[in-house]
Amino acid sequence: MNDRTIPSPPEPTTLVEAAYQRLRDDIVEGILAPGEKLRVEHLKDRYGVGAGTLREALLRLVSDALVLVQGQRGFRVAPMSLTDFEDITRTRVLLETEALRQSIQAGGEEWEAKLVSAFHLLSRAEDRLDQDHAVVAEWELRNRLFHESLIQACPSRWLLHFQAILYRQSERYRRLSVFRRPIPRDVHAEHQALFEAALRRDADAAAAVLREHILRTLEAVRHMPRDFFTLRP
Amino acid sequence: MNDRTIPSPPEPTTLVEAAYQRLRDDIVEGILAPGEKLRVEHLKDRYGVGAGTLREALLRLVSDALVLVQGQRGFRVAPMSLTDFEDITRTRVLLETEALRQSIQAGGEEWEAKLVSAFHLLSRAEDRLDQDHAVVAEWELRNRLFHESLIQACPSRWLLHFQAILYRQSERYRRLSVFRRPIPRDVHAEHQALFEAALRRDADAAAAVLREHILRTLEAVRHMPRDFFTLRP
DNA sequence: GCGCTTGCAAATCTCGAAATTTTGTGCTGT
DNA sequence: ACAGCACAAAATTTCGAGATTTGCAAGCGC
Repeated sequence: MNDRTIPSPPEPTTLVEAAYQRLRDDIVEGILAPGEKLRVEHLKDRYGVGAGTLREALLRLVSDALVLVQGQRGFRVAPMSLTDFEDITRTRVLLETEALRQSIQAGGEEWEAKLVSAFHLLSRAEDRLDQDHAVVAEWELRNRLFHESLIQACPSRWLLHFQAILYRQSERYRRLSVFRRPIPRDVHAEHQALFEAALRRDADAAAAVLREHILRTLEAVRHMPRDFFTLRP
Repeated sequence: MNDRTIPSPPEPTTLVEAAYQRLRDDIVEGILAPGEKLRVEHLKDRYGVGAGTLREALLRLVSDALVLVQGQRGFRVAPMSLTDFEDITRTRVLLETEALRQSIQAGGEEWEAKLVSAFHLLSRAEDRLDQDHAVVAEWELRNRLFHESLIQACPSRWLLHFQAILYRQSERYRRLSVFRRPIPRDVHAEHQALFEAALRRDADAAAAVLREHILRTLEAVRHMPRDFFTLRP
C-alpha cells in the first residue's frame, strides 16, 4: 500500500515479489483462468520457486482479491462475473469520483504537469489501438497511469488503496472487452473530456465524466456473451 | 473476504489461521505496538509455530493493513496517527453510509430481526461499561456485530470488504479512547438513534446519524495526548 | 569528529522433506 | 442405482536447516 505516491513498478527484491508480479499479470491477462485451482505443487515449477515461496506470493495476491485462499484446500483464482463487475464498477464510481474531487482540490501545478504527460502518452497509445492489436498491454499501462495521475493528489491513502484494488479487478474485465467493441464507444474522447474537466478544475464535471466513463465499460461488458468470464483468452 | 454473510469467527483449520487471529488481536489491542518490528525469529516462539508459518500469518495481516511488509527487512506493525485516523474515518463515512443506505433498501424482516438482536446485546454490554472495565472486549465485539448487522443486507461485497478493513483499523483507536472519555459523549444514545432510524427505514436519517457517530469518535481521539499512538496499553 | 570500510551477529528468505489432509477410485451392501 | 467405506494417490501444510541479506559496532584514515 503506497503512502501517497504513484508506484513505479519496483524491481523485485525477493523471489516472492517476482513470483507475485508474474502471477498477478497471468491472472489479470486470463492466462490463469477465473475460478482455476492454483496447485502449488504444479505452479512452483512454472514460476521457478519452492512451494513455500509460491504460497507467500499467492497470499500477497489475496490482498488484491485476485486469489481466494481456503484452509486445507489451497488457492484459487478469484472468479469473474457480471454481477461482480457491476459491484466493482459501482464501488469504483463511489470511491474514484471522491478521490478525483479531492485530487482536483489538492493538486498543484506538479499534479497538472503529470496529468498532461499521462494524457499525452495515453493519446499516443490510443492512436495505435486501431492499427495494432499487439499494443493492448501498453495501452492498459498508460490507461492505468492516466487514471492514477487524475487522483494522484488525493490526500487519502485509503481511497487510493481501495481504488487501486478495484482498478486491478476491473482490468481483468477491460482487457477482454477493449477490442470487441460490443457497443459504440469513443474511449479516447471520453478520456479527453475527463482530462479537460480535470485540468480546468471543474470537479463536478470531472466526476460526472468519470462516472459515465467507468459505467460505459460496464455497459460494454454487459453485452459480452455469457461464457465470457470463464474462457481463456 | 466474505461473500455476503457476516462471519462468525471460524475455528481455525490451520496453524496459519490460528496465528493470524492471535496476531490480529494482539495488534488491535496494542500488545504489539504501532510501528513495532515483528521479528519472525522471536515471535515464532511466542505463537508456537515455525518461521514459515508465522510469515504466512503476517502476510495475511498485510491484507488487513495491520502489518507492513518490506522485502529483506521483514514485517512491522502498521503505525497509528491522528492523520491516518482522520483518513480512516472519512473514508469509512463515505463507504459505510453508502453501505447502510443499500442495506436499508435491500434488507427484509430477517435483517431487522438480526439488527434488533444485535442492538439488544450491545445495549446490555453498554449497561456494564460503567461498572466493569474488564468488559471492553465484549463491548467491542458487540459493537462490531451491531455495525455489521446494520449493513448486513448491503448487496455489495466490495463495500462490505472495505468497510471491514476500515472497521478493524478504527478498532485500534477506539479501544484506546472508549474509557478515557476525552469529550462528553453518550455512545449508547448514539447507537439507539442509529438503530431507530435504520429500523424505521429512514436511510437519510440513518446515514446522518452514522456519520455523526463515526466522526464523534474521531473528535474523541483528537483530544487524546500526542504520544497516544505509540504507548502500549 | 566524521565518514568509510570491515567483520560478525542477528535476522530474513528459501527450499525440500516429512507430516497431514483431501480427493478420487474401486468395492460392497442395500 | 445409490450410499458408505477403505485405500491409495495427490495435494496441502509445516518445519527447520542452509543460504543470503541486513544492521551494528569497531577500527582506520582524513
